[in-house]
Amino acid sequence: MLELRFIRENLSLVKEKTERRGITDSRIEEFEELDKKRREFLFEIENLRNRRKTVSQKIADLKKKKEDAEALIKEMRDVGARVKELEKELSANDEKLNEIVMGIPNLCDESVPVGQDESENIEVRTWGEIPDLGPKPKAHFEIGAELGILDLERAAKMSGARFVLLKGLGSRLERALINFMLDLHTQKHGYEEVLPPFLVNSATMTATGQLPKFEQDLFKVQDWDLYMIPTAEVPVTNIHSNETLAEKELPKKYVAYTPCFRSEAGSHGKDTRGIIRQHQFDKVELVKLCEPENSNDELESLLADAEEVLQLLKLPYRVVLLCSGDLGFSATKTYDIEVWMPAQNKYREISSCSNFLDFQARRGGIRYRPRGKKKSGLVHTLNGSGLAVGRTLAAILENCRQPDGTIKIPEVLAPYFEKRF
RNA sequence: GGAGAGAUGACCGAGCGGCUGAAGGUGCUCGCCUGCUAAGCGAGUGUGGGGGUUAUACUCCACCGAGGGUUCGAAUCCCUCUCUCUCCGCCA
Repeated sequence: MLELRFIRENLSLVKEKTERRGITDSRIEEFEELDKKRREFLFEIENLRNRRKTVSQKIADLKKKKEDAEALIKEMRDVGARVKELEKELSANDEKLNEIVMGIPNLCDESVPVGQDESENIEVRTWGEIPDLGPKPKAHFEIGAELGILDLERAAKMSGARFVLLKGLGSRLERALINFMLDLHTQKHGYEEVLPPFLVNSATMTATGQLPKFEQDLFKVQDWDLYMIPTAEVPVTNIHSNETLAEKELPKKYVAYTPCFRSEAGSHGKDTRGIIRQHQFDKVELVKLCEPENSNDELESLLADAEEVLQLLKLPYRVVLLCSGDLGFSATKTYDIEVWMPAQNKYREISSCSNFLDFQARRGGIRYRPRGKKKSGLVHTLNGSGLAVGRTLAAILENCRQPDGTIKIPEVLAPYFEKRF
């Protein structure tokens, strides 16, 4: 959410930047009208309340002196009624205003290229060698079926499309990847591991921006104010919601493994084969809360932390900078890491690293106290996948397949396959 | 699910319906002092919003878990909800 005052004072900028994202129905004109009305209501209400307060004081004094205060009390009765009326009108007005403000996306960073969709994203760099796997590399779902470690049919039987049953070494590999990623980020990159709830309430979803606009993307628990998390970003960013952190505590760096649940409404027909797009998938997520002046640098180091996972796994990838039209609602700037998928002969997203500035912090009330300053300020929040585990598994199956049909597991994973018992 | 207790500022913790945005303490910031990583003294220290200012200053309103209600007036009384704790039941 942007600050009300900021929107009011920068109407054309907000409008222009929103349009850069390809959003034309931001209802900025309506904002102006509702915001003006809001302040008129406030002015009148506050004046009346001020009068009520002073007169009530007078009534108290009169009563203390045992004098008659009936006339004043009668007058205040009317004032109170009028205030109540106006408050009702104000809150109706606020509701409409809020709906608009909550629907305005974050402003994109000046370094973000203007573009319509992912075709206009900019490649920042590539890493690794694309393996030579012959003319027609096998797809991960073929390989998985062949090895008996990936069973989509039985998952469909239980749950429907877009679910997978991992078996044997498949599930073992998934678990190894999760542990490898968590170990790397905690032990080498200094993140604190957390294991958050997988169901969260609507206030939490609102803070990070999934609600109110994107409810159709979420799975909701019937009759409860609970949603299944689409990413660990949601609970982890909210760990410190409505708290004021000390400056010396920053930056807060968290890493969390969670399953993620997405309805994938609107992506019918996309990635229908395999495990690239699932209703449930595992992800290791990196989340940072930091001081505003550092968030740009923190984004770069977050990206580097995520990239290192692929480097250690020796999987070829590239980094792209998302253009304005492809940028998520709450983000000001996003880098995607895309891993090479041989069967598709292209790079596919495996991580998304974003800076949200104070957009989420304002919604969630995440503050910090700057050293030597009286007023607390909003932190900046960032997050990125480190990495999407299912897609990593798919990438390993496709990239590391040997001519004899076996998979050569990346060396760094060896410790996770040791015999323990 | 049943019975009871509670929810106050960054934290702890007071608070007869009016003089409480809220005592006291801790922490933090600034200053002073002190021959030494401490102690002492003084001052300051919530959030949001409106008006005002180039920006300060200043000023007004709201907020004591959330939402309603009673009242001229609510942190204080009433109702509903949420959460926490204790006991019982159930349960991985």
